[in-house]
Amino acid sequence: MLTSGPRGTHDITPAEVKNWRRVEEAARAICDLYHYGEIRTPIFEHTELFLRGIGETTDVVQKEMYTFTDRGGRSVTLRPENTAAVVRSYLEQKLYADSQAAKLFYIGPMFRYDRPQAGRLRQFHQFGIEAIGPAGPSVDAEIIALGVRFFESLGLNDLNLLINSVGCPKCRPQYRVVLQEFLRDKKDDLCGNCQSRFDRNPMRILDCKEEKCNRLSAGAPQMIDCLCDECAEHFAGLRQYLDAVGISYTINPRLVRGLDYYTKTAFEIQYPHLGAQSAVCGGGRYDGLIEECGGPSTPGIGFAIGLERVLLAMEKQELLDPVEDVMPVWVLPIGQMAFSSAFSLLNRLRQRGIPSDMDHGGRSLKSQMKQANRTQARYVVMIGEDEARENQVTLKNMVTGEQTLMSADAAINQLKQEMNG
RNA sequence: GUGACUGUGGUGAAGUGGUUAACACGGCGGAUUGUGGUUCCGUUAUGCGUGGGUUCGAUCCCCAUCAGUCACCCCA
Repeated sequence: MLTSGPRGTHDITPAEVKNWRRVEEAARAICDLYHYGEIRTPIFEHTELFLRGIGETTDVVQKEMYTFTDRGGRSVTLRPENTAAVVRSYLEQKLYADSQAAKLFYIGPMFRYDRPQAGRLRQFHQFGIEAIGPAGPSVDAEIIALGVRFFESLGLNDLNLLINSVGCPKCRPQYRVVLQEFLRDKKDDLCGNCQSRFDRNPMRILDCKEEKCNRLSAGAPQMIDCLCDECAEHFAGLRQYLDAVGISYTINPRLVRGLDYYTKTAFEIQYPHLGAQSAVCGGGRYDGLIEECGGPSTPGIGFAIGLERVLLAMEKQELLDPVEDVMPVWVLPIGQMAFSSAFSLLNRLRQRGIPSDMDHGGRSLKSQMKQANRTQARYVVMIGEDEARENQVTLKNMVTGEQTLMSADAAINQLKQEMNG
């Protein structure tokens, strides 16, 4: 059957595209305001980039990537996220040469082979930003503020901002040991998943949703209490700057990110009415990533927002716009003889920049009127045989119902004026 | 990747192992000659996700497959 797309993909129809555009325009507007420039990178990259960037042990890399060998025998992967690719581009294009900080944003499709459900697709779309270069906590606050203000600009509320610090290569390994010590004698009682996490990534045990794991890890030492001086200072700075810009947050010591590159600041914005897929924005600092990708040691921070989930949240809050936004002028030929006159009038309207349309199916005047009415046309231009001969038209105002016979030129001018007014 | 539920026209849906698959909305056509939004009339699935099987016969039973939904997992 050719009547369904691959699993987990979705067609965005004209009616939906209107709302997508609104969201994308809001994203671009907020990025202009915060002085972030758009970057467009390829949809596929060398597989190696994601292995190194995201981390070979992460679920995303281990079981969710669309990886294939191209005809040249190279392994390439449809991007599952875009931070690694932006970093690669930053290095390849030497974007650091332009200024001290590369402040970038992107909007586009990402691919993860996952079991689809509401708010989780195999091809989905993210709006994300990255600030590469600056190290201080005020940038963290700026990034978070941009995200929060983005949601506000769409009219969304009820969002929760969670922040945490996941430490750095100086303090995290020590914390790991401390945590493992704490959990060692409880290990056998943890869920199977967490038992395998014990060695691989013990911090995720704190994030487990199993009740028994929660109980067992209840008194566990928190990363946030074991930060080195630098990380602790950074985290304190972040909180201070968030307070300064009036953004409220909750510190969640158990918040962990699933990608290996995160350091220090980690944050998430949740929309609680979305079921299990409630994270609508996730991000953090990645001070080791640029170096991992072969560049000079450079700090960076960013976030990604799932656009499908944003649209879902907007739908929940009835923020989606159902109305037709373009209201074309309709040109109605009456009878076969008038058709070509009508067709050239339509062309003239369009050349003057007036959105307009006509029926090509040879339908009756009545059904053409209905069609015009349905698209909420404010004006209709009728041309019958008599009008065509005299180079005249009947201009009808669909709101008031009044109509006047006038020259084609006069009608075009009036419509042009109406449009500007 | 695991578990569960679901799958009838453009939409919401009713329905039965056996002639023509309710109803509503929408779409299309019409209600005297060149006019919309109300009303009225007509029409609108040779088809019940797809492919097999059971049966004299299946949309309704069985299997597989595909897709969707929910939870897990993961994450945006």
